[in-house]
Amino acid sequence: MATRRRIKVKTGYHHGNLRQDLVTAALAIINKQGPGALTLRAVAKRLGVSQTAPYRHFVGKESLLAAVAADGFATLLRETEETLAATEAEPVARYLAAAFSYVRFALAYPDHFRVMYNERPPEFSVGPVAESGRKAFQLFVGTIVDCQKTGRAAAGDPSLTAVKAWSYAHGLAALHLQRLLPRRLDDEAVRALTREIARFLNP
Amino acid sequence: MATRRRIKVKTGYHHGNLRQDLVTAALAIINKQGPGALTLRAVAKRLGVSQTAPYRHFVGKESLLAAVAADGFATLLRETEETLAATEAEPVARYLAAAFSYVRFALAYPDHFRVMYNERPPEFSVGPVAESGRKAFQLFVGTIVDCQKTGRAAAGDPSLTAVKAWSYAHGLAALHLQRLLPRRLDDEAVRALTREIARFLNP
DNA sequence: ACCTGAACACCGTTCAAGT
DNA sequence: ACCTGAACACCGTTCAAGT
Repeated sequence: MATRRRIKVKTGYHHGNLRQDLVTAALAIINKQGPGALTLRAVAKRLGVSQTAPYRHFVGKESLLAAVAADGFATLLRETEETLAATEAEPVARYLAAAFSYVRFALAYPDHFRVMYNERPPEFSVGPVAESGRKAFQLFVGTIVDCQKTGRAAAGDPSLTAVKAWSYAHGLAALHLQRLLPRRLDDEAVRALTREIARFLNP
Repeated sequence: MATRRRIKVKTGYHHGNLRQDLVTAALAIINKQGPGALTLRAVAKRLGVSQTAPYRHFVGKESLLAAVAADGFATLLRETEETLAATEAEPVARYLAAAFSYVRFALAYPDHFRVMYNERPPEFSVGPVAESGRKAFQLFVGTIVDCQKTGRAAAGDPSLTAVKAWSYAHGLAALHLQRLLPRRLDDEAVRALTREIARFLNP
């Protein structure tokens, strides 16, 4: 989080911040050569570092992927916060803005999104990896509570409404990313589909 | 599709229907040891067959996974057809029944579902692998058309309504399967959430 | 036709050794 | 502390050879 000032740029070894570079290089490989090409050795080679260097920063390949996922969840949380900070006070607008953030994140960071949600070990869902994701979810629940307070949403468990809206947004993003939706949807179509999420505020 | 009668049960070699056994064994390994343990060699060993035997039936590992996915889509289509055949004529009930079939399939065949949708090469989405899936989608669109004809659904592009409902059902199933939903949901809760899908019939 | 063993290039991971 | 090369067990895939 804190942008640590790098005092020693070169240590006499190869890197000053190998850990973050490994995450970035992993994403670059996934993006350019597909997830199947992601090997620890390829990541190391891309950084001009020996094949065992990554083990100084990660316990193994799965641990590197967990870092990629955590990076994604942190970005999702940050963008949701920024979007909410820039949105007017009207609760329904804030609820929609938070939902838009989720879909926009998925489309803007498809590689992160896939690592976060596709075929990952269960630890991803429970452990600290998705901690930022849970915070973003709570932010979303908060907008629903505000809608209820001002009578813009029906009473009831707000987190249940959040689950419904999240399911819709997640399914839309996931299917779109996998090119499974019948027609190719342009940005406006995705925006229109996302707007449907307002349905869940009222029964 | 046609249940071919097996004339020669044993060929003097090891198997009579190795192809289907390979698909079944792959699913068993994914189920018992996780997707990371799925190797062609492990599949072969489980069937008491040499490590190169699978190449007589599949061009490679990816091809075996494609067969698993195709098997899943075929099951999804079959169960959707059977459900619709067993459902009354009222269009909204049929629309809901088709949506239920999708979620029920995901929960009943989680390993199939993951292979079908998680981190698979793009060919899965476009090629013949998902052909049965597209047919199931068309069945679903048909129930929406029937709702429109009888005034139970608003006019408009029925496949757009289908995309919305599918997104919701898919997101719900995917998040639930990954244990990402806040509370553990029992069957009744999932059923209640799935029922929300009726929302998409009317604007 | 269908199956086999040996071989190749590659991978994740470990470990003793370097600075 | 951080990095390295060599080594181990394993994997996908190829190929010449068996019946």
